[in-house]
Amino acid sequence: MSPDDKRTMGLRERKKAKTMAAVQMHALRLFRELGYNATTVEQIAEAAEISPSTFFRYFPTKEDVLLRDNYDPVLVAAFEAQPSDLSPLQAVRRAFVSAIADMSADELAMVRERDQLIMSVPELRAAALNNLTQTMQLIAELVAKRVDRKPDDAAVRTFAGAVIGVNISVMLYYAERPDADFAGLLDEALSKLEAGLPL
Amino acid sequence: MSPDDKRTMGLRERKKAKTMAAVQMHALRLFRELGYNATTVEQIAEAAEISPSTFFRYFPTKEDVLLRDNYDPVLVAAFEAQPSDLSPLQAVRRAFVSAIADMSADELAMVRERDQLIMSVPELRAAALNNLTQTMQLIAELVAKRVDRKPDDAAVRTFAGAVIGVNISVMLYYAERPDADFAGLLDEALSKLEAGLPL
DNA sequence: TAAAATTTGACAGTTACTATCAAAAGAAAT
DNA sequence: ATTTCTTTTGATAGTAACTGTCAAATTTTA
Repeated sequence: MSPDDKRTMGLRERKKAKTMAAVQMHALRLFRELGYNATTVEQIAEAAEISPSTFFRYFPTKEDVLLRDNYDPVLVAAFEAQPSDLSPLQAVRRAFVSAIADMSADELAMVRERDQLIMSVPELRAAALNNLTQTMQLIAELVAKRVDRKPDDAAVRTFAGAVIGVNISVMLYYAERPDADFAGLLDEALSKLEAGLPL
Repeated sequence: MSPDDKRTMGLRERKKAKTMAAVQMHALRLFRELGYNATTVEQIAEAAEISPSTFFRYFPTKEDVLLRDNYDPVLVAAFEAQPSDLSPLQAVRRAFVSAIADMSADELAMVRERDQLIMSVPELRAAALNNLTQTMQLIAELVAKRVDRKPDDAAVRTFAGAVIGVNISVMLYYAERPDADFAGLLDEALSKLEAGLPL
């Protein structure tokens, strides 16, 4: 997100990071003002003062400018920080919740706005769900390591699928209640999964 | 799929059903022969002897020609046919399995080919996952009715999310092992969910 | 058979995205 | 500081998915 250390990056890389952030910022603003579909890549490029060609060098698709994020490493860190006496499900649950708890209010507001926009625009929602399959794979790998199994073990895969499915259901619900507490909803949902999906 | 009863439909509707089936058939064939992205709508239209404009009247997007199906009513019927002494999860599990068991060998082969194609093409996969959110909602409604709760009840939503998530994980796995038995994989996965996701 | 309603195809246009290539900018070497 | 090398950028041209419009063709109804 931020142009990081000025020492470890050359001018070139710093400029790239700045451009990328600027493009994302203007894109989000335009999406908010005009709507996602009504905003053209050309408009975003003009606002960010780059050419359309350059836009597609930074983001392979228009969707990407909104969907690209770096929460995976955050999730990994949070998961691996969980004490080993927790069950895998407890560990996942606390990892999600603590990762969210560590966010600033600004960041959280951003997440909310993004989630609402993504879930309300079919193309964005589809692409976001597709990305979640990667997160599913990631969870499978993390859990596999923790319980010393293979990521393609049936139990591990099923576990990851259930967790991501619950996540999806929470995201969909949350997107329509702007006032709800995301971490709370997710925690509640995962606790129900832990309890064996009581009905 | 089939042009149904000739009595209950006028000539117009029968023709439409036939055209639609023809378009889907040619599309699937071309996708198989040339690949999804390398096949243009124009080619599909030409093969099915309609104009491109007409193609888009039948299918709002190119993805739709492959993704549109009518399994929802099948699932509903299968679910509602389950004895009421089963737990919701058992009922869902048996509903899925019996719906698949009722398919002909041809139909099953079709499902397999479709699944492989869909899961291997990002755009298709994304759209398919997006469609699954509707199935998730459907499951929530079915289960809600069964246990006499609201579809937006937290426990119900979480249940539906987990079921769909498990489904997704099975579809992804299945797409890469053409020889596996879909019903078997799904049954195994849902049984693990029933058993509380043991690891 | 005539009139009304629906479906179709032709056409023109928009926009996301790709490929290519020369110019501009930054990094490295002298 | 100047030159050389490498990377980034923008201009241009093109493809293909989709949208809107309208007149012609087809089916239904009277």
